[in-house]
Amino acid sequence: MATTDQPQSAHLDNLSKILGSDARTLLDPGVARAWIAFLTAYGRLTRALSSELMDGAGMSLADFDVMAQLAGAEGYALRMTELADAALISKSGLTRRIDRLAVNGWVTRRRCTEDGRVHWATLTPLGVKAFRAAAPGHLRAVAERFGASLPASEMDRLTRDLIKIAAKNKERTREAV
Amino acid sequence: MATTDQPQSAHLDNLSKILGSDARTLLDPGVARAWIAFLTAYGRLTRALSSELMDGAGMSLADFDVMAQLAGAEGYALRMTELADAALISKSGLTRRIDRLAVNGWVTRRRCTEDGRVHWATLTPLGVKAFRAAAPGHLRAVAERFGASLPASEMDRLTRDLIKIAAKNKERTREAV
DNA sequence: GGTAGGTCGTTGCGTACGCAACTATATCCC
DNA sequence: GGGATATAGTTGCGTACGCAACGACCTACC
Repeated sequence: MATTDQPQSAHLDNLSKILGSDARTLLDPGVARAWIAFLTAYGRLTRALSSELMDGAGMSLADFDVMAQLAGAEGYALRMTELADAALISKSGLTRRIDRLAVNGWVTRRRCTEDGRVHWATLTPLGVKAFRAAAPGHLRAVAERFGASLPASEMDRLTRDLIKIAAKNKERTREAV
Repeated sequence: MATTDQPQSAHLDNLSKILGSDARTLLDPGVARAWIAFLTAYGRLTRALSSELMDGAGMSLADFDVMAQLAGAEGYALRMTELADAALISKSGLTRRIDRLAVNGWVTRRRCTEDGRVHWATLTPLGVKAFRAAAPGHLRAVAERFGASLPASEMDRLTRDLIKIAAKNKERTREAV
C-alpha cells in the first residue's frame, strides 16, 4: 500500500523522469501538489459521504444535491435546465435522476402552463419528509469530515480560493470553442 | 439561469427554510459555503479538463491519472491494487480501465513470477509515447484553469488545507465500521 | 503435506452518466 | 400567419463505475 499522509504525491513530482525537465515549466510543482491534494480530498470525501448517506437514508449524494436545490427554491420547484445547471449534471442525467426520484414519490414533474416546453421539478410532501430525515445525518457528516478539518478563518479563506477557481472555469464546457 | 459568481449558493443557506433553525447547528454556514464551493470547483474543473484532454489526446482524465501513476513508478509498473488505491478507483474499475488501455497498446499486464496472485500493470513504449504527447497540453490546462487562479503563497496554503482534509478521511470507506 | 483462511485480480450485475439525435413547443421576421 | 430558428426536455446508445461473488493463489498451522 503506497498511501501516505501526503496523498499519493508520487504522481507529478516524479514526472520529470518521463517528461524531462520541461515538466516544471509546464506545471509549477506547487500547483501540481495542490492539484493532487484537491483530487484526493474530493475522492475521499465524496466516497465516504456518499456511502454514509446511502446507508442512512437510501439516497445518493447526487440525489441529496438535487433535492437540496429544490428544498432551497421558491415553492420547492425548479425548471429542469436550471436544476441541471445548479447540480452540475447534464440534462439527460437530470431527466433520469428525476425519473428515479419520482418513482420514490419524492419529486413530481409539472408542465408549465405559460411555456409548454418547460417542466417544473417539484419536491412532494413525501420528498420534503425524506429530505428532512436525510439532512441532519448528512450535514453532520459534512461538518465532521470537511468542516472539522480547519478553523473557521481558514475555512473562509478556503472558500474564497475555491470560488476564485470556480469563477475562472465558469463557462459551460463547450461554448468557448 | 441561476448561476452567479457565488457558485449556486442558494443551496445550504436557504435550507433553514425547510430544516428550521437547526440547520445552523448541524452545519456551520461558513462550512456550508466552503463545501458548495468545493463541489462546484471540482465539477467545473474536471468537466473542462476532461473534455479538453479527450479532444487533444483521446484520453480520459481517469486514463491520464492512471498513466501518470505508472509513469512515476519504478519501471513504469505498479501492482493492480496499488494502482487502484493510488488512483482512487475500485479494483473492478481498474481491471476494466487497464483492459481499455491495453487495447490501445498503452499498458500491458505481466503476471508476477514470485507471487502468482499479483499482476503488474506496465506502461508500454507506446504508452510512454502517448503519455508524453498528452502531458504538455493537460499540464498546461491544469496550470491555467487551476494554478493561475491563485498566487503561489495562497496555493501552498490551499495545499496544506486540502491535505489536512484528505488525511482526516483517509480510511478506505468500509473498514472503519 | 493438506487444509483453513487470507489476498489479488476478474467477472456478473445493476446502475449511472454524457453526447447526439429527436420531439415539442415557442419566437422571430417576412 | 407561416416557415426558419431557437430552446426545453427526453430517448438511444455507448460507456463507465462499484459491489458482491468468485477463482486462483499464497501462507500458516496442525
